[in-house]
Amino acid sequence: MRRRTRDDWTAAALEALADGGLAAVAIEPLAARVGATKGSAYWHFPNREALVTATLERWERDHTEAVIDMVEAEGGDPATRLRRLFGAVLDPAHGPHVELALLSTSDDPLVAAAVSRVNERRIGYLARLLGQLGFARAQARRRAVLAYSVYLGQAQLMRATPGVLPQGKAARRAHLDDVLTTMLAAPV
Amino acid sequence: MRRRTRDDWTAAALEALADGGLAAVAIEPLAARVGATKGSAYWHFPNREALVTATLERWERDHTEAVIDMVEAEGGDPATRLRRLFGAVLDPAHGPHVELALLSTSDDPLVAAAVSRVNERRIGYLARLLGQLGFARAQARRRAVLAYSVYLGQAQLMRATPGVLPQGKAARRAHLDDVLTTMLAAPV
DNA sequence: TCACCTCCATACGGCACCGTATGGTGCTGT
DNA sequence: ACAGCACCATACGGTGCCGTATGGAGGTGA
Repeated sequence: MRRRTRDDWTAAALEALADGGLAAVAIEPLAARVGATKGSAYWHFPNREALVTATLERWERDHTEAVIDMVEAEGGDPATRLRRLFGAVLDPAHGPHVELALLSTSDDPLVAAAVSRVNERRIGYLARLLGQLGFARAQARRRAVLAYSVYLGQAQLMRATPGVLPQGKAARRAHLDDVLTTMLAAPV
Repeated sequence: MRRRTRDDWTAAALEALADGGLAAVAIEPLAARVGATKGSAYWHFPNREALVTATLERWERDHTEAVIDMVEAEGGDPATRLRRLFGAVLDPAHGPHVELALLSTSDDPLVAAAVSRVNERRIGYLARLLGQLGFARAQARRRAVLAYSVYLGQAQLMRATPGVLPQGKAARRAHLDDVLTTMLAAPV
């Protein structure tokens, strides 16, 4: 790979973001990572902020719309989709969670905006699924927030203290079952 | 305040940690914050790492044991305690959540260790409460992980996108009711 | 083949933070 | 009142990252 493209840089930035936080999206370390020098980076991007912005846009595309599209594409009734969704995103193989690195750095205005858009999008999608399952409008919204909170919290635990989460295949399945039946429990 | 004590520094560090992440726990900015110079900091602590360690220890004391003690002290049956616990920690006034700043930086070994201890402690306490409510051992543990995930996720949302959470007093109460009945729903 | 444009390496100045060295100030005991 | 110590300010060198300037290498069209 003699020459780098813009996407090469955002790809490397996403990796760095996942396991080093926003601070790790730094031109000079990234340059070393991709086997180039700053000269290349400052050719494709005017400054660090532009690289961060482009990386966040890429994350929004790849990690939100892609997942929703996948769940929708395979069809099935809403309950099946919900199970597939949670089965996918709660899976340890779901990879290093970029959102964790971001939600923490949400004091940064660029990050805050991107995170807000993604959160709204996901919760809205969950609320829609729950509405199709018979929950009233306000109730569906509450459960969507709750379900999304479960996802976020679980993601944090997966990274920080994986030991507290169920380990074996059977245990994970029992856990997923419990999560779903809990989230779908009838209201008061 | 002419002279500073060790606790003055960890207090300032906790504040900085809450709204700037671990990176904000930096000697020189903190010195400006407390109205002193680096000289003072490096007298009380051999280096930055020692300050970070002391700050994390203080956080473990103040933000874990204190909350559990408060919940236990006021008595009541397990269900009441659980409600009081969630009512407290899900309250927006619960303050800037240090854990969010930490869970993100959990690649740092010091932080990872502290966070793991706190997570285990809290989940263990939740599992105990749930056990007293009649859940079988494994089931109680699953629900404890789930409940703690809800807390973590909710805390993230509160910071990142407060708009998605219920706003009014009544709405917040309805949300809390729903969270509790959901978490306590009978298993399959 | 030669001019040109794209992409990049190298070298530089600047800033923020770390950690050290050293001297100074005010309290404390005697 | 003076010695000694606890506490702190000041000044310095070192490091990692940002952003700029500039020249050079390799492909492309006439």
